[in-house]
Amino acid sequence: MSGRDPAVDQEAPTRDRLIATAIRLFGERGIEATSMRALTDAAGANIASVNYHFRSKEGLLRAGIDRAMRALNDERRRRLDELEAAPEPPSVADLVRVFVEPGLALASPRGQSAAVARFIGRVLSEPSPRIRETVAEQLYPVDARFLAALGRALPDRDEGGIKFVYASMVGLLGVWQSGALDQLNRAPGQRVTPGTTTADAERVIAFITAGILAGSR
Amino acid sequence: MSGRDPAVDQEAPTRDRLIATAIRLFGERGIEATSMRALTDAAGANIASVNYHFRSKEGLLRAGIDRAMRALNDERRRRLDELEAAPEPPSVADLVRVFVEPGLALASPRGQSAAVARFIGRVLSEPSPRIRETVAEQLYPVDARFLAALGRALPDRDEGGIKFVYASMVGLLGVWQSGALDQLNRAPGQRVTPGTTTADAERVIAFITAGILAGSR
DNA sequence: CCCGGGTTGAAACGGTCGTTTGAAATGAAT
DNA sequence: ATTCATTTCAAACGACCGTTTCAACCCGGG
Repeated sequence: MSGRDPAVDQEAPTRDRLIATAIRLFGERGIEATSMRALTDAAGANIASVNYHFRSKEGLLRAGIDRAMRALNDERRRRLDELEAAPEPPSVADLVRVFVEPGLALASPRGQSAAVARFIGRVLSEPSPRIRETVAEQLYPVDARFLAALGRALPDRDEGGIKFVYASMVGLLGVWQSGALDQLNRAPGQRVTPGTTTADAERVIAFITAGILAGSR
Repeated sequence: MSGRDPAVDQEAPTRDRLIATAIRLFGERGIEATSMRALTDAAGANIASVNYHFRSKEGLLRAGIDRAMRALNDERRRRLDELEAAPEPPSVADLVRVFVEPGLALASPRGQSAAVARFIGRVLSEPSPRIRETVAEQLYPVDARFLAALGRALPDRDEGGIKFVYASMVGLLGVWQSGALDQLNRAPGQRVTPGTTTADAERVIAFITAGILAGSR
């Protein structure tokens, strides 16, 4: 358990190296399972640097959640703005694409973005109430806008029905982002499939869109 | 952090109390976040009893996975046997219902079964390779049969397409079982929705069936 | 040159972790 | 009543956890 992570830019400031490493290791191993010593070691930083820059492990986690989700949700909001500026109201398929594509773009095979996607997927399924609170704060502004837009696109559904399909979309995307599904469907000991491809993204969008539309008309 | 769990039958043998409590606490708090002291305390057992009955924490976890998943997968196999005994081949909707209903039956609001469902959902998203291996061993015989049946019901899909929809079904069901979605779609601080109802189960089945069928015909 | 805020470093803090020990309690068979 | 395998118990083990301390370091402004 020593030596720095080669995927982390050693020239970046300590603060940034810590966040990048936290996103990577929390996503790969889980949050509780990642010790500050292993993390700071991989980041090429001293163990005390976490307390100096973030006050605590949870502070670092919050910074990681913020970095990972802010860009994602900004992009979702931006594309939703575009959709809603058009003359005709957005379809369900449009809304799914706008929500899912930025998330799956992260999960594309190469680069650090796959680690970000895994981190987000992991953090979405964390049981700790403190963590769930932080995630909910990041997600809530986007939640509200998509719930409203889905409600307009599906006027025959009540509020519970809208929340159900939205939650299913978020949940299924999170599962794909976490990479948990990559390891299912294999004989014990068999190798793991490669990362999500663009063709997979289209399949995910089609799956979710059809699922949402099920029951209407 | 003391006192026994009132939901655990205090008359049952220590070994069974430990498994029941492990399923409950691992599901609620996560595996790493649950200490053996808190667990044995809630089970009304001595800390050393885990090592005596299961060798280690991981041994107890394996016993919990086995107890939680064996009945579930036996029921799935039994109902799949029924389906395949019929003259005409099972439809996708039939297959989804047979796979999903036993899992969602667990998640019904009252009783210990909700804890079992949460435990299974949690365990499906655990990052640890050791745990994933154990789960895969339990799931593999069912995997193989459902993948084959889905392949026959969807002759226009290649192997990758079949695995994709099967993994999506397993993943989405797991997310619903874990209860992770219950806490989405709310303003920070707002209350959590009650457990899954029978009407929810029908919605989940309809959602997944439509998602799987998307792209065919 | 020296100063002082910002940052890093080695070492240690108290606490909790999973696990182990060895003796006490239990209970059915002899 | 005695044996003996099974099960439970309080106590302790070493290891590792997140966090804290405080001296050393860096470096631009006086």
